[in-house]
Amino acid sequence: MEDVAAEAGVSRALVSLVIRNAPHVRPDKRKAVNDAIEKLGYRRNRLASRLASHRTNTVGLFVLDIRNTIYSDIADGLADVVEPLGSQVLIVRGSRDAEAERAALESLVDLRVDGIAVAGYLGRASTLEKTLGDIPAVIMTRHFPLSPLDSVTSHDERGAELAVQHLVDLGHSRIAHISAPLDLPYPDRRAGYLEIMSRAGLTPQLIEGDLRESGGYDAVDKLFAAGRERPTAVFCFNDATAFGAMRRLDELGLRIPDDVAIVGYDDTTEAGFHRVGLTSVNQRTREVGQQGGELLMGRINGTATGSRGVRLEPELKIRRSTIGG
Amino acid sequence: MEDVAAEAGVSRALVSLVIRNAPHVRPDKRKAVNDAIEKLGYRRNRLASRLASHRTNTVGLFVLDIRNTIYSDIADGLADVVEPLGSQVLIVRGSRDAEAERAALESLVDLRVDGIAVAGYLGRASTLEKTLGDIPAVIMTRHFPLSPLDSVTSHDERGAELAVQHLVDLGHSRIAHISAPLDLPYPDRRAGYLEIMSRAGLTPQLIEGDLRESGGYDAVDKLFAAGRERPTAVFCFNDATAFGAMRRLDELGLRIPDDVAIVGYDDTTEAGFHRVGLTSVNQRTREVGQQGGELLMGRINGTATGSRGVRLEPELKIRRSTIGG
DNA sequence: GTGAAAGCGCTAACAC
DNA sequence: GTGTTAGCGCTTTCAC
Repeated sequence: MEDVAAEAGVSRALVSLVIRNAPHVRPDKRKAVNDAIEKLGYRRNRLASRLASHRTNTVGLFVLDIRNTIYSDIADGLADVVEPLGSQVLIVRGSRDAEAERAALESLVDLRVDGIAVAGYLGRASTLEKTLGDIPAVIMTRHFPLSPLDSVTSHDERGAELAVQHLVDLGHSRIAHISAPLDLPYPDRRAGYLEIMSRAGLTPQLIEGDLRESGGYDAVDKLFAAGRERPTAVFCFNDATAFGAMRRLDELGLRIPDDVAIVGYDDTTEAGFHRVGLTSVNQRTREVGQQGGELLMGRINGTATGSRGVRLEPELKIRRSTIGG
Repeated sequence: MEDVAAEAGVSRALVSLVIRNAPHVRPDKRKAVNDAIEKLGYRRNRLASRLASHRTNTVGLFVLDIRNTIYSDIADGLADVVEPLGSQVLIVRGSRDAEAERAALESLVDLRVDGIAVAGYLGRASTLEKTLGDIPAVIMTRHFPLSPLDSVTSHDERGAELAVQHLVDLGHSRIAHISAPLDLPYPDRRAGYLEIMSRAGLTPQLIEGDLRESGGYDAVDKLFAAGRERPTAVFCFNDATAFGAMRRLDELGLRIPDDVAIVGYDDTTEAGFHRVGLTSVNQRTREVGQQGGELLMGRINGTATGSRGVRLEPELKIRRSTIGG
C-alpha cells in the first residue's frame, strides 16, 4: 500500500479511500492510484481491513449437514440476499455431537463475523445464546419462544396437519407416522400428526425414524410385521424417509398408493420426478434462507428493532403416491 | 489479552502460548491463565491471530452451485479431511458469468486463505492461474494439462466409455447422447461417447442438453420427432437430464428399456430408487473432495512436491433402465 | 481533499 | 520458561 502511494504520488490514506470506493476523491487522483495498483499488482489484504475496521463483511452459516438439500437450499437463499450486499457466507458444519456442535459455533464467533445464521442447531437455547454473546444472529428451522434471537421457521405443525388431513380426506383411517428421532428437537410434525388424528378420532401409530432413507426402510418392516394391523397410509418425517419406505414397500410387493399411500416432507426435487411422484410438504426452504439473510443483515446494520420471528406457510404438493393415476 | 495476563499474573506472551496450546508452558501457569480466561470470558480474536501469523487456518472452496449434489458432496469430502487438521472451509459461489466468477475467486484470494480448492470453474487456465497467484490450490472436476495446479478429477471419458460400451454390448446400434451445453468446458463424456461409437462403427447422434431435467425432456422431443430414425438408447450427460428424458419417454408411451434404454451420470441417490432404476455412472464425488483436501493440505504444509494430478476411476451401476427385469 | 499518527489484537523474535 | 519489542497491513481520527 505504501508502494502504491509512492507510485501514485499520494498518501497511504488516499489509497485506502480509493480501494474502498469512498466518495470525495478527485477523479485524477483516483485514476493515478488505480493505475499504480494495476502496475504493481497490488491486492488489498482483507484480513488487515477487517481487523482495523471491525467489520468483516462475512456472515457465518452453521448447518447440520450441507449435503441435506434443505440446508444447501438455505445456504443458497442466504447467499442470495447477503452477497449483493457485499458480504460473504462462511459455512461451518454442525454435528449431532453436542461438543462438536459448540466448537463449530465458537469457531464462527472467534472469527468475529458480522453475524451468524444457525440452521439445524440441536442444542439448548441457553447454550446457543451464551456462545453467540451479542453477535447479531438468526436461528432457522427452529424457534425458541423465550429467546431474544430472531428466527425463521416454516410452520411445521401446520405442514403436518395438511399432510395428515389430506390422508384423512382420502378416507384413510389407519395412518402411521415415521417420525424424527425422538431425542431431536423437532416435535412439530409429530404434534401436527397427533392433532389431526385425535381430531378425526383415529388411533395414532407412531414409529421412530432416523431422518434417513434407512430409517424409512426399517420402519416399514416394523409397521408391516406379521400379526399387526397394517396401516393404509404413512406420513413420513421427510422425503428421504419416505423414499426408504417406498423402496421397502416395493420390495414387499405392496402397491403405492393402492395398498399404502405415502406422504413425505420437504418436497425435494426428486419427490417431483415422474417416476417417484411423492406427495410431499413444501416448506419453502430457500425462502427460509432468504428471510434469514434479511433479518440478519437488518440486525447487523442496526435497522432492525426487537426480536422478530418469521414463520412461513408450508404447502402440500399432491402427487401419485397418495392419489394414484 | 492484556487483562487476562494481568489477572493470571503473567505476561501477554505466555497467554498467547497458552491459547495456542503451545508446549513448554508450566502446568500451573497454564491453569492460572485458563482460569483467568474463564473468569474474564476472554475470546481470542482470530482475525488478529491471522494477520500476525500469516496463517488463516481456512481453506477456500469455490463451487459453481452448492445445491448441486456433486458440489455439496465435494464440500463435505473436503471438510472431512480439512477440519480434523484444524482448518475451516469457506465456501463461495461461482457463476456462469465470467466476471462474477473471477470476483468470487478474488474474494477468496483477498482473504489470504491458506489454500483454495476450485470446483466447477468454467473459465480459462491462464485466468485462473493469474488470479490465484502463488496461493496453494487444487482444481477439481477439471484438469488443465499444462497447468502447474494440482488436480483431482474423475475419469469422465472412461466413465462415458463404460456407459456406452454397456449399451453396445446390449446390442444397441442407434445410441444418442444428450450432452452438456457445448460452450461449457466439459467435453470428456462426449469424447468417450464418440470414441466408443466410432470404435463400434456406429453413427453418433448428438444433441445438446442444459444439465437440467428440462434439457433431457426437450432433447427427447427432438430425438423422437416424426420422420427421424429413432434411437434405441440414450446416454445422458447427468442424472437430471436422464430423469427429464425418462419423463418425456413415459409421456410418449415409450417403454424403458424395451423401446429405449437410458443411462445417466452421477449415480445420484434417486437413480437408485426402485421406481427409477436408472443405470448410471458413479464418479465418486465425495472422494474427489477428500483427495482435493489432501492434496491441498499437503501443498499448504509444504510436504507436497511437484504438480500432482489424481484421477479417480468411475464405476458403472447397472439398473433396470438398461436391462429391464 | 489530503497527510500524519495512532491504533486494531495478536504473534514472533530475541534476549533474559 | 518468561517478558520485551516490533511489527502484520490496514482504517480512522484529526488537524491542515
